[in-house]
Amino acid sequence: MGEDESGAARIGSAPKRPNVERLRSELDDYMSRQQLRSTEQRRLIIDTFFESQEHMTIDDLLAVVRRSDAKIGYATVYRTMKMLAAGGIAHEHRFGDGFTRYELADDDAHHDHLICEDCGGIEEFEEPLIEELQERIAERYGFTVRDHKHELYGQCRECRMKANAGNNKG
Amino acid sequence: MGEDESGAARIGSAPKRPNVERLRSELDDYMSRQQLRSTEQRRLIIDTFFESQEHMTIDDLLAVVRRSDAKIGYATVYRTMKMLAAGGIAHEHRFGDGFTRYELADDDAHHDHLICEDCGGIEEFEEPLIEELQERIAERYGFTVRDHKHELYGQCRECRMKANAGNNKG
DNA sequence: ATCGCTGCAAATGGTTTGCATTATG
DNA sequence: CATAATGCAAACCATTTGCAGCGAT
Repeated sequence: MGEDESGAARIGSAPKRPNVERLRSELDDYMSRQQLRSTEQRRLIIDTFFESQEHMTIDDLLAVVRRSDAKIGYATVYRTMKMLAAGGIAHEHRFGDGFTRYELADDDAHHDHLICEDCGGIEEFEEPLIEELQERIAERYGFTVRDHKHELYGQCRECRMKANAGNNKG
Repeated sequence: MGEDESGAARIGSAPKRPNVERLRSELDDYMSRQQLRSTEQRRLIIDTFFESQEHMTIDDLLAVVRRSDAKIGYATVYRTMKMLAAGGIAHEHRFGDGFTRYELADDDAHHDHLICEDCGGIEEFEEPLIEELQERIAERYGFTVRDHKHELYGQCRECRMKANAGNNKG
């Protein structure tokens, strides 16, 4: 699978693009159901989030958003992202660097993460067989899985190559 | 759902007890190598940790430790556990409830975790096949795995039974 | 006698919250 | 208009750190 690297030296190609339109309408439903208001700030933050590459931190989002509206506050971004998480539109991740990161909730194509400890890059992977084994283990324990977290921490291809190049030229 | 499982060896078996003696001597080595001093407080904290059931928080440890020495401070427990982690004697876990938990570093028998969101209970599981698949995925991405995290969040058997009992008698 | 360790209190830092103000439905 | 949302600053809270005195080597 996915031998296609396209040479692009960046990490972060998703297995599939989430169904943005579906998520948009789920969000609309959620907001009207909960009587949440659509403000200029929220629209801006949400659009930014939907258009951005995945795994944005609050600071990432705030930086982008402030290019359009310089006086948006931290709290508004925090609250908006919490709202998206509560509505099932975004997933929160804590990858261990102290920041909460957000990604679109792509329920149809669940994926897990490879986190490079050198460059901070995040790649995604899918492995249905693991999910299946996981489910079997849970059953064995009488455990009902509601959510799971599977993360591999280490060194990505580029960082390894960089490290090797450095060693060789020494 | 059934709980009977034929097949597949001992997926659900409880992991073996870490080799405490080996860890003790590794710790001794580490401390003398790093010229770390063996104080009364450290001895108490370390003994408590080695004897305790796994996944203790700082507060858990402090509570126990203070029964023997009421004036031990938070900072000392934090620092001692950091030392154990740095020396490879303990592993730190962040299961999402805001507290760091510690367990003995049992390198021979790696295990992952089932976390009950209702009662906070933590069970352990081993599944070598998952580890293997994981490694294959990493290879596919040119990724070098240094560490990983595999956690299932949900409801444990007891909590499910409790919940069902409650529903039935209503 | 060094120099690491302890305990306290103060600092850190990402996140949350109280409140007066603004703006949506 | 009622009331939800904003922005600021203060509060939170687990964890870390500075420092003066203590104690291990």
